[in-house]
Amino acid sequence: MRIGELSRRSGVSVPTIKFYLREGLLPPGELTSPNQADYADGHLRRLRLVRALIDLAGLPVARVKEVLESLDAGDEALHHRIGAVHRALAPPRQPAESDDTRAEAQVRELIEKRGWAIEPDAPAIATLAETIAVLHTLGQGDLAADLDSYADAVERLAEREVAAVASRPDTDRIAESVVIGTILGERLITALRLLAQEHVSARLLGPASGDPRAE
Amino acid sequence: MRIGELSRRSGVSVPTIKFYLREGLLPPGELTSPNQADYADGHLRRLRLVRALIDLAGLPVARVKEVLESLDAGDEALHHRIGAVHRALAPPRQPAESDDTRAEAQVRELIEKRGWAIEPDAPAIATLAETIAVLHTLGQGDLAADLDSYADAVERLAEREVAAVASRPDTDRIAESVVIGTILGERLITALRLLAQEHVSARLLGPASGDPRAE
DNA sequence: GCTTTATGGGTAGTGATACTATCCATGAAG
DNA sequence: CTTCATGGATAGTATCACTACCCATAAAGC
Repeated sequence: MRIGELSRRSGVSVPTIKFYLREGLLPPGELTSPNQADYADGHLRRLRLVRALIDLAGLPVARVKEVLESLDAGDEALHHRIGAVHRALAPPRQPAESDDTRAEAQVRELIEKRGWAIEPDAPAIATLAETIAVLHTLGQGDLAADLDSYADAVERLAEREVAAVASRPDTDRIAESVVIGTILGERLITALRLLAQEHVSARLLGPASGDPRAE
Repeated sequence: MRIGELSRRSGVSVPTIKFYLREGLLPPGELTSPNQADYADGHLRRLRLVRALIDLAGLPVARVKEVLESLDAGDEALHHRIGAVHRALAPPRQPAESDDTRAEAQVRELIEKRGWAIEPDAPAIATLAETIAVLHTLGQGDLAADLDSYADAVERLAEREVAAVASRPDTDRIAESVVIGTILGERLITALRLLAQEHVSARLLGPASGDPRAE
């Protein structure tokens, strides 16, 4: 397959594919002559992954590159690769603020209580602590009060997700599934959560069911 | 409070506050003379909300403005305001693709089966359908196979969240809590989910517990 | 009163990001 | 053997979120 077909099948324009090649988001095709290259199905799959990361996850190109590099570090043990993927997918952090210390203690307490085996420097710990701290700053600390019920919910989901991902035929596919599952799973959960919120709020707060403040 | 104090208390530079004022993200202060204005605590709260939306939710300034406008449309019924907030917070959509039709049917079936009362044009429906379609395109359709378990999880969370939010003293605060809860709740769930995934994957795939492919 | 600093309001400029356009020599297709 | 596509490179563009600078005036400190 040459670049034109790759473009047609992926829906990405030829100049943009060239741009991704230059940026290292896509490995070069196999040269069959000095100015002719051949692209395989793997290129198409990789290109679709790049678009998903950029369009759906909103990752900047530079972060996409990091994620892909973590995907291609094939020599490490599986759970290390998953950790690398998680680290690459973590949202950018600004330096911790004062409130974060309290919140971080709360997070570590939760991890301990649930018996979760987490590396102490997992980036999600800082993200979580920062989020809780900001909730308090915004006067919405009660929303973070029962982390436990959130943890219950995501632990059940994680069981299913990891089991599904572990059924992939090789570690490359597992790592790829972790990226896709993390990113698109988040979007899926977010959209479902909005729907559930709309349903529940229609029931509790809607006009037909006795909003204590309305009517 | 004048702009300098607002800047110090929020951590946002004076030029940036001026920029937000120009862009309409922040209502103008009350003029006490032709070139002197007074800002209240509400400005500070609003400014912190703006920063949370930009920094944590990654919303572009123009979308933040829409969200704030949906917040300030105070005359509508509560559940309409919540719907407006959800619409403003929905991720941008590209025109639907062919695969989306199948996925959208799956979503509507789920909604029907669970008896959710959702407006048929809720933006989360399209987001969800698109996400499922992309999962299939990327060869990870199995991750979206049991939407039901995801729906179980988020429905439980939504019950708690809506109940917490409904306890706010007035509808303005409720609408504000919906924004913050939607955005920061997502971040909180995402971070917790990563931690849970790390825990489960360490157990199922880690080196000490018999990864079927390693050792 | 008088100097220094801060303020409101405006316009113009900047740096980063993600492409897009154009060019060229060469190869493939009809 | 003409026309179009390709690989490779360099330069340009649109958008976004600020940031710098300017001015006349007001507030704060002496």
